[in-house]
Amino acid sequence: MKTISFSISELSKSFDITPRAIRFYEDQGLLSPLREGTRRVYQEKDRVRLRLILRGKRLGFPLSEIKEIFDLYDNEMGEETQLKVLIRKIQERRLRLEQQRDDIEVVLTEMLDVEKRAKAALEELGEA
Amino acid sequence: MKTISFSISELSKSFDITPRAIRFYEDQGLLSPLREGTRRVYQEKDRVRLRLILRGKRLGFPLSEIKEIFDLYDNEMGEETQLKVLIRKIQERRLRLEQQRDDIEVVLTEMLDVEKRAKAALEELGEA
DNA sequence: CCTAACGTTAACGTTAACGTCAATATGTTG
DNA sequence: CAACATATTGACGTTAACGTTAACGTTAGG
Repeated sequence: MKTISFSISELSKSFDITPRAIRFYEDQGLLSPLREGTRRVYQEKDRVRLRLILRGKRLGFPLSEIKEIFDLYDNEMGEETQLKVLIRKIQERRLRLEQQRDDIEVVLTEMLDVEKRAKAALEELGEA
Repeated sequence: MKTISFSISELSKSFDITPRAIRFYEDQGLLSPLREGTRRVYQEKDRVRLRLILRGKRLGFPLSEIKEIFDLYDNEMGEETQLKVLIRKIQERRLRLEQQRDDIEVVLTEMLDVEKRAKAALEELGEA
């Protein structure tokens, strides 16, 4: 079974972030790559993780919350309380995301309107 | 014409933020309330602004960008370069918002799935 | 008039998410 | 082998968005 692996700089380039950022995510417990001696070696699953981290960030989640989510996923969810916690947290986040989605719709609509008017104004200048 | 006005604490309570935050937004040039002597007096249009600020924040925009947008709106858009700048900035932001919207859809779908499985697992525990 | 409650500015403190730099190790290429 | 690229771990610096505290003014009620 061939396992493709990457150096930190390869990974950083392919996601267009700095190595420093990647090491920082590791410090915060969001990544745990293998080591070859002292060097970090990343595999596909690390890429997946990183992709999730960046998506979380784009959505405005602090790293601490992204970690919480990872921890919940990782916790072979078995016990009842664990499950209830998971469900509650998911619902919290879902509400926030739905709020964001609504915000986006409002703003996109407004922007479309402004854009139209701006283009129209530009047209007028062209004719005048 | 009756003009309703609010104190800083009234405003802060109705938006569930601190007075400090409101003053900070003013420092950053996002609000400019009237004054009665030294006291800040807010009106409906300030409420509208504040609502926009908070929405921008929820979408992850830094205050500096929110100010940029306000400045563009305020700039009686007339000149050609101004208009072009406005259109370009709007398009940039639109792309980011559309990216966010897609992110949200992905995450919401994933979350729905995890939530289902968690609830199912919880059910099983109840029966067993 | 005295006290609360609310307001003001100024200034320093805090947290998150890295950036930047130094000192050092390892690997590889001409 | 020397030089250069790439890696490592600290450690300190930076920015955004407020929090917190200090020191002080102003207004309403008893």
